[in-house]
Amino acid sequence: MISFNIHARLPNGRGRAGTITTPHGKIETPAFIPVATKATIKALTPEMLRDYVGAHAILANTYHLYLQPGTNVLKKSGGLHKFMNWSGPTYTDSGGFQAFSLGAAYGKNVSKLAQVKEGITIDHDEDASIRLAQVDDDGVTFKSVIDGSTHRFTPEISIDIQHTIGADMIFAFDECVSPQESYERQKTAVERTYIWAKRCLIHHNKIKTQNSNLKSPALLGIIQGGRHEDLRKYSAKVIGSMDFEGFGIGGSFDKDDIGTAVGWVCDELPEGKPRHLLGIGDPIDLILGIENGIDTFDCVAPTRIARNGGAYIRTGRINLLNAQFIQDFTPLDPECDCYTCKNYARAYIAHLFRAKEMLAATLTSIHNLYFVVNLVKKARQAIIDGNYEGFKKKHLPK
RNA sequence: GCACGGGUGGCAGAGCGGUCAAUUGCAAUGGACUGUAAAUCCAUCGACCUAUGGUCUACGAAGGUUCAAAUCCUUCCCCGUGCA
Repeated sequence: MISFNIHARLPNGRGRAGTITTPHGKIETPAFIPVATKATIKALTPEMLRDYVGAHAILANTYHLYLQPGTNVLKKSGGLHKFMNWSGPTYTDSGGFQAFSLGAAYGKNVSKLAQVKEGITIDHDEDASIRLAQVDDDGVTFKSVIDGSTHRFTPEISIDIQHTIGADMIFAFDECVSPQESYERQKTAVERTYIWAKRCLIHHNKIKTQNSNLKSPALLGIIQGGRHEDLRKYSAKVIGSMDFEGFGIGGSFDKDDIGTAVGWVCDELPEGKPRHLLGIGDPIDLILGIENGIDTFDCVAPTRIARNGGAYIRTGRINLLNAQFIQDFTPLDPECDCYTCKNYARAYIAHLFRAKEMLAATLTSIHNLYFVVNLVKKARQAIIDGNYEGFKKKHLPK
């Protein structure tokens, strides 16, 4: 069970500031939710996440935790919170995204973000057998990324596993397809996601009835539809009318137009339930999402980019492995007051990266997460203060 | 002093007559990364140019053999090991 209250809105009627209340505390929205796929924010302890980053909540992944350590361990541990020593709110993603990342996107350089100019054609590979995920109308057959063993996910199985993992908010099992797929294929994914959403909801309610004494997670439905306005609106309308406690917006986008697509969806969704934009976290995309009605975001980009030497700065991003930082004794971002920026210089972190020291990933992850978490917090405050345009003018990258 | 072994691009280390401006790894330089297959991946890495091609300089040094040499021969200079 969660509840959601809206405190303030942008003049455009879409953006809002609110609070999600969960059994493990509140999330002040808009909020950026760091990703802990395998029940850990890579390179950080939960204390760092709470005290240095100031994150409200984390998001873990059903597919990965099911494979390792397995639901049995999660169950015996007392659930995700106890297992990973994170006392704040949690989400689990359903595993639906892995149907894409391990399926059509596997072994290719395909992102779910498309540049519209680069012709939208997909090469349906002759040899689909190399994929680690195959989707059909009933579910997804995965090969384990760990040992290659075969596993089957259906909407019901995903919901079962997510109940066992025990996050506060869980997502319906959906199908995410490549932005390069045809309109027809996108449409199939929308229909499949709709049918699966119904199955998820039925199964979720069945479990709730059986375990009425236990606190149950909140189930969030997922909207698909890719870059297509009619599909997005249709998906939002049908999913939005169902008895979910909140919604996730998934699927692929046109990089140049995320805000527009998000707006199509949010206009169709019920006002009083939180909306989560799945897997989006570039600073500029966060701003576009917020003003188009998004309440929460998750994204691996801040931590992954950090581990690979990239640090966000107000004007964009720097690559600490560039030669120019070897003797740069200024903070990562001179305007940032995170733990890393208060205590360490670019030259030191550049040295750590070149020396392949683990602390490089830790310090840079703290900074990048702080950067996006606080960007969104500032947006929230600006919405409340009625000064959003001023915020945007100051913080829009480039 | 004698006998072996060896000196290859920033480093390590392949190549042992033509397909070698030279395998590979590391380092270096730049790029990518959006619900984590990811502390990963990609590109470049002798110089110059009228650049999907061409010219020049290069494999310790200097000569030589050959149509052709990093690759064979001679001398020299270094390094390692063994014997005096």
